Amino acid sequence: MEQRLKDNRERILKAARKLVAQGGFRAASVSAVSKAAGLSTGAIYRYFPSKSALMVEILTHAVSHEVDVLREITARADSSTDKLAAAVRSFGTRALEGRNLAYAFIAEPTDPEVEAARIVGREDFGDVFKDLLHEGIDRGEFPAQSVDVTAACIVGAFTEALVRPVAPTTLPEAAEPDLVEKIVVFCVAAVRRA
Amino acid sequence: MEQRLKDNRERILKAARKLVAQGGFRAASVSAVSKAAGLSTGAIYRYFPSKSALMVEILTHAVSHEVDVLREITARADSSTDKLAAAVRSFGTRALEGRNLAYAFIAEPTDPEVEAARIVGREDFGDVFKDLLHEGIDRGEFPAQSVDVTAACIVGAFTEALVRPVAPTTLPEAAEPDLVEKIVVFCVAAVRRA
Amino acid sequence: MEQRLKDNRERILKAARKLVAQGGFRAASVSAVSKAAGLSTGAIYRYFPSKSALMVEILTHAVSHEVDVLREITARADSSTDKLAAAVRSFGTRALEGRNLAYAFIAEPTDPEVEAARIVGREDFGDVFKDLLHEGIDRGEFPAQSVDVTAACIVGAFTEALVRPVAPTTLPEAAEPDLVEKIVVFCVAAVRRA
Amino acid sequence: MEQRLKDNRERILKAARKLVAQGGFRAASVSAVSKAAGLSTGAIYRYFPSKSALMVEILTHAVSHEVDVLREITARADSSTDKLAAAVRSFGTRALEGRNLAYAFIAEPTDPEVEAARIVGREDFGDVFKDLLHEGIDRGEFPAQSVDVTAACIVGAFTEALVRPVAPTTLPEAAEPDLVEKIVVFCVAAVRRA
DNA sequence: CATGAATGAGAATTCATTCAT
DNA sequence: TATGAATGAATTCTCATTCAT
Repeated sequence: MEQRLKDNRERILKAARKLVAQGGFRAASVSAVSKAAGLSTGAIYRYFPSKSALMVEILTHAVSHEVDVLREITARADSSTDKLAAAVRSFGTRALEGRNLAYAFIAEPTDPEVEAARIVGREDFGDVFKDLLHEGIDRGEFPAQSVDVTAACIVGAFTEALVRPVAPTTLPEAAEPDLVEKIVVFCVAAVRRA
Repeated sequence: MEQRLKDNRERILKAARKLVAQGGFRAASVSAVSKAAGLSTGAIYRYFPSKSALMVEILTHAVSHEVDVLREITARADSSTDKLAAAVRSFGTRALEGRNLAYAFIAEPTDPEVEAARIVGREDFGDVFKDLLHEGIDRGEFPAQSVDVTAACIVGAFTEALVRPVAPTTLPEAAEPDLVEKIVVFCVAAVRRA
Repeated sequence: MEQRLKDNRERILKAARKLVAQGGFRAASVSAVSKAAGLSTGAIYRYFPSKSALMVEILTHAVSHEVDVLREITARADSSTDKLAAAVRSFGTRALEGRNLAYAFIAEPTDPEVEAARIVGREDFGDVFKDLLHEGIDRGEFPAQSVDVTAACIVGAFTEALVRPVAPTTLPEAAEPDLVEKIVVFCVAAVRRA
Repeated sequence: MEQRLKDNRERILKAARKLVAQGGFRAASVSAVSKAAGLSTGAIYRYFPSKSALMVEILTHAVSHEVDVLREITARADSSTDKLAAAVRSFGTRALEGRNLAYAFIAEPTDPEVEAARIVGREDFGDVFKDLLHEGIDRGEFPAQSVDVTAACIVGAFTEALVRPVAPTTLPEAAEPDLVEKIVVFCVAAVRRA
C-alpha cells in the first residue's frame, strides 16, 4: 500500500502534467485530473492540499529538474560558447521529446499562487543563462552586453521556436530538420556578435 | 442609428482591449466588459455572437494593425538590416508604451477558439519577419539561414525580453534603460551573424 | 422591475428565515434557499455577496427589530417591574406567533462571521434587559444584584421555556395555557426577590 | 481481546467527547475523532454504526451521568430549597470546570438524530428539577406554580448564564466572580417567590 | 434595440462511509 | 480485526448566455 500511495501521487502528477501540457492550466480541472488519473476528485486531496499546490508542484519540479540538467550539461563543456550551445541544444532536444517544462513558459495559470511559482521558475531558469553569460564575458569570449536582456532573448528565442510548435495543440508533424541546431546557431551568433 | 450601432461596437472593443491589456483574458468577463463599455451584458450579444468571438476579433485586429505598422515601417528603410532594426525597434517602443498586441503573446486565452486565433496571429506576425529575412538573404545582406526558425527566434526574443516585463503582473517602472536598443542589437547580430 | 428586485430579495430572506427557523443554519444551504425562494442558486448571489452575508443579515435584522420592539414597549410602562413584565410578555407572545428571533438563540451557525453576528445580536438583546435592571435598581424597585447575570438568566429562562417548545422541530400543540404569563411571573419574582 | 474492544470503544467516546466539548459538533469529524483516539476511521465503524450513533451516545451518556449526579446531590439535602440550590450549584460548578454536558445544551448538532437525542436529554435533565419542584410544593416550601414552566426557566437560566460564557468561542477567563452563587440566588428567588 | 435579472452548468473543496488488504 | 485509501454526493460560488420587459 506504500507502493499504491506513491503510485497514485505519481499518477495524479502525470495526469495533471499531461493535461496542462495539452490544454493549459484551464484544462486541468480537479475533475479532469482525477478522471485522467483514474481516481475520484476526493482522492486528489489526499495527496495535495489544494489544486494550487498540485500545480505549483508540477511547475516547481519541472523547472528545478530542467535547471539541474542545464547546470550539469554546462559544467561539462569548456568554453562558454560550448556551454551556451550545449544548454540550448539540451533544452531543445528535450523539448522535442516532450519531457521538459514547455508549458511553464506558455500556459498562463489561473491562480495567483501558481503564477507566482511560475515567475520564480522562469527566473531560476534564466539564471542559468545569466551565469553562463557572465562567465563568457569575463573570459573575453563574449563581448560586453546586458546579461539580463540577452538571457531573456535567448530563453524567448528558443521558447518561441521550439516550445510553441512542439506544443500538443499544434500538429507535431512540422518538425523542421535540424531545428535545434539552427536555434543553437542563432543564439550563439547573437551572443558572440561575430 | 447606424452610427450609434457602430459606436457601441467600437466601445465594446475598446473596453475589452483595455481590460485584456490590463489584466489578461481573465479580467475580461462579459460583465466587466459591458460595465466598462457603459452597456448591458445583453448588448454585447447584439454585436458579438459570443464572448469568444469578441476576443478573437480583438486579437485579430490587434495583430493585423501591428502587422500593418511593421510593413509600413520596414518599407521605409533601405537596407534589410535597417528594416530589421526598425521593425524590432517599432514593436519594442510600442510595447513599452502599452498600445500594441503585447497581451496577445502572453495572456493565455480561456477559450480554444481564441487560442487558435492567437496562433494564427503569431504566424501572421512572424510573416513580416520572414519576408524581411528572405529579402535580406536574396540581397546578400544576411547569410543563408532558415527563415522560419530565425523569424520565430526573433519574435520570441523580443516577446520575452519586452512583453513579459511589461505584463500586468510585473511592475512597469523597472524598465531597463535602452532596453529596446539592446534587443535590436541582439536580433541584428543573430541574423547577420557578424 | 424595481419591484421584482425587491420582491426577490425579500423572497430570499423569507425563504432563508423559514429554513433556518425549521432546521437550523445547516438546513439553509444556498441550494435549499434558492429552491424555497423559487430561484436559481446564482440568483442568490445577485442579492447577497455570500451565503454568510445573507445569514448575517437575517440575524442582524431579526435582532435589531426585536430590540426596537422591546425598547418601545418598555418605554411605555411606568414602573421597572411593569417594564420587565411587558418585555418578557412581548417577546413571549411574539415567539408563540413565530415572528421573532427565536433561531438566533438556538441555531448554531456553521460560519464564523455568522457566529460573530449572533454574539453581537445576543449582546444587543441582553442590553435591553440590563438597562431595565439598572433603572429598577436605581429606583429602588429591585434589590441590588449583578445586572449581567440576571439579564443572562432572564434571557435564558424565556428562551428555554418559550423558544425551544415553540421551535418548528417540536410539535406546536403542546402550548401550555398561560405559558407567557407564567414565565413573566418567574422572571419578575427572580428579579424582585420578593 | 474482549478488553481491547472495550478499551477502543471508550477511547473513541473519550476522544469524541473532548472534541465536541472543545469545538462543538463541527469539530468532531470522524477523521478527527479517529486521529484523537489513535485509531483509523474504519475502526470507528466497528464500534458505532454511524457518526450519528456515536454522537447520540455521547449526548445520552453525558446527560444520564449528569442526571445521576444531580439526583445524588439533591438526595443529600433536606429542604427543597437546599436541594434546588445544591443542584444549580453542582451543575454550575461542574460546567465551569468544563467536565459536564455543557455543549449538549448549546452546540447545534449536524444531524437530526443527534438533535432528537439532545431534546430528549434536556427533558430528562429537566425532570430532575420537576421532581424537586413537585416535592417543594407538596411540602409547602414553594408556592403553587407550573412545574413544567419553572423547570424550563431554571434550566434555561443557568444554561444561558453559565454555559454560554463557558462556550469554546468565548474566552473562559472572564468568569464573573461568584457567578454560580448569583445564579443560585436568582433561581431560588424565582421559585420561592419570596 | 437595450436592459439586466435569471439561469444553470461547472469549479474547488469537504467528509461520512466503504472495502480491499 | 484494523487500516486508511478511495469514493462520491453535497456545498459554496462564478460566469457566459438568454429572454421578458
